[in-house]
Amino acid sequence: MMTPLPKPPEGPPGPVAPGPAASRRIPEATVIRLPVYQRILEELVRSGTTTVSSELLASLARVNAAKVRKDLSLLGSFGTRGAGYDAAFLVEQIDRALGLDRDWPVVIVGIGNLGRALANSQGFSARGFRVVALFDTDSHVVGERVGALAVRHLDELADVAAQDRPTIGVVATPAGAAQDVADRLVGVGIRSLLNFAPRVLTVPGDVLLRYVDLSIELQVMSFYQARLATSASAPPGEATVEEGDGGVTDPARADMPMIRSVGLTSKGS
Amino acid sequence: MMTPLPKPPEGPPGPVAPGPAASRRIPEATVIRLPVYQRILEELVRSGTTTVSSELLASLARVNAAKVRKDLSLLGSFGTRGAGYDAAFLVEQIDRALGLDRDWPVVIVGIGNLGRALANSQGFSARGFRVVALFDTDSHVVGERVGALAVRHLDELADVAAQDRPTIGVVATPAGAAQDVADRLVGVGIRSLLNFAPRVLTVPGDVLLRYVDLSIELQVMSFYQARLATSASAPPGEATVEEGDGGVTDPARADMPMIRSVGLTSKGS
DNA sequence: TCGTGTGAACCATTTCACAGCT
DNA sequence: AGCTGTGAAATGGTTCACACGA
Repeated sequence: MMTPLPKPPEGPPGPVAPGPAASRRIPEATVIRLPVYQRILEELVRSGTTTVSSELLASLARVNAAKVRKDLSLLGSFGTRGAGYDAAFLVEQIDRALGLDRDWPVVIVGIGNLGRALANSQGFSARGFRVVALFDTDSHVVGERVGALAVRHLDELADVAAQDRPTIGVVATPAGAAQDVADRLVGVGIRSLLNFAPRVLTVPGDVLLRYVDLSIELQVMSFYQARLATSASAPPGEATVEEGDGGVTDPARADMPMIRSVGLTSKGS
Repeated sequence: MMTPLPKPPEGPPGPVAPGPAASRRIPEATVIRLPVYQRILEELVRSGTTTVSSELLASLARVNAAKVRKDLSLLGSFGTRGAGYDAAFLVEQIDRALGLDRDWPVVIVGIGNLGRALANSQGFSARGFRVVALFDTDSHVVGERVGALAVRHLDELADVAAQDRPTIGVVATPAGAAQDVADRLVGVGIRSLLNFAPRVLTVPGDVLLRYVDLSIELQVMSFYQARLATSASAPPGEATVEEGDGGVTDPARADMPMIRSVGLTSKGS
């Protein structure tokens, strides 16, 4: 794996032209995979790779190579036939497609362990996202420094909203506080909420709401593990594993279904 | 919402019979939604609800009611025509389907903020899962108590493996340590890994590997937010919103596509 | 009458297979 | 010769619509 790669092709136009991209309709399934490709590409770039083939990217992402090509071709024709894709350029293009070439000020409410983890996480402070404020209501926490920011009291939310115009609010509070926090965030004009609290929230119809459940993957894992355990002793019917052709040639064969996680978006009350 | 409901129907057989369930083939998409229903049902049960209709459950999960019925019917015929489903009973059945009626000992490696959050999280210590050990290599952290457990040094992994036979290993370390930790976990016989570290891992073919990326949802949110922002000023072509029929009657209409997150399962090297 | 359970129609996504560029 | 980009076929998932049972 990670073979020496050929020459990096000369990319399209100049820098990030405001141009033609961001146009085609990108299917949901693709949108979900783009961040996955992103992460892999970033790692490849960091490790010095300049050119990637759909085959390599696919095997690292554990998907079919044709899928990778189709996904990427939705963003434009960025590959070089016969050679592959320029990794760094691809990262840039995916950034654009995901809207990560803009600035999304984020506030995080609930600075417990999870809130801190999020505040310090790569993904939350990297390209596109900028954590502008951390809030809590616990007086033991308010005032504390986390990374470069001091935790503020949630009552200051309105000030921050007026100042920094955050577009995304992250709810990382205990379940009991989540709805109230969501109401406050919506109250100051934030129209995108990412909820980590284990609670179903109600928001106005024009608010984009997404949930992240840290244990869903664990539960999905339990499901497949249970199937394996069961089918191990009882062959009748064969449960999960598909008709493996035995050949290890194609790394993208369907071993165990590939699972997304989490979910339910919301818009209504 | 949440109207007074009729009488709870008398459930099937006795207690959790080893019986007939766990048989039908459950599609991946359904497996992902089951934990979502679970959480909602648990909340409903806690708030005193005894019976739920597919309609109510669907609107809380923001999916189509037919989908809920189809999903649930895959587990068996648990509903009562004309009445709905017994909420508590459903929770039990979904538990069974997900394999949460068994015991899955879990170890968490990397007791930073994320590891602590996971160790303390509902989902990780509730039904099915049992965190049996926390590991780190930082001498400042080793020995510290987190919840009911003391953090142990990763070198003690083999002892714990022999003693508690953990089936799931959670990697919550920094990216740089992730591969080594994964190797160690696999080395002591753990065949299911849940990786929170931002790093693509390589494991033997018979190991079930799943990734959770806390920022994927954020990125997906960025995508839709960007589309909204763009299409707000430029009507040509209309970007994301489907042909809304205007009627607010059906709560499950497709406003903004519903997104899962995260991803890529793995099995190979 | 109401709400489940489910065949059948519909729609989205995946995969194949190959033409076309480098 | 190699690898992308993409129609077309195959698959899988969703939604409809209605028969059936409580």
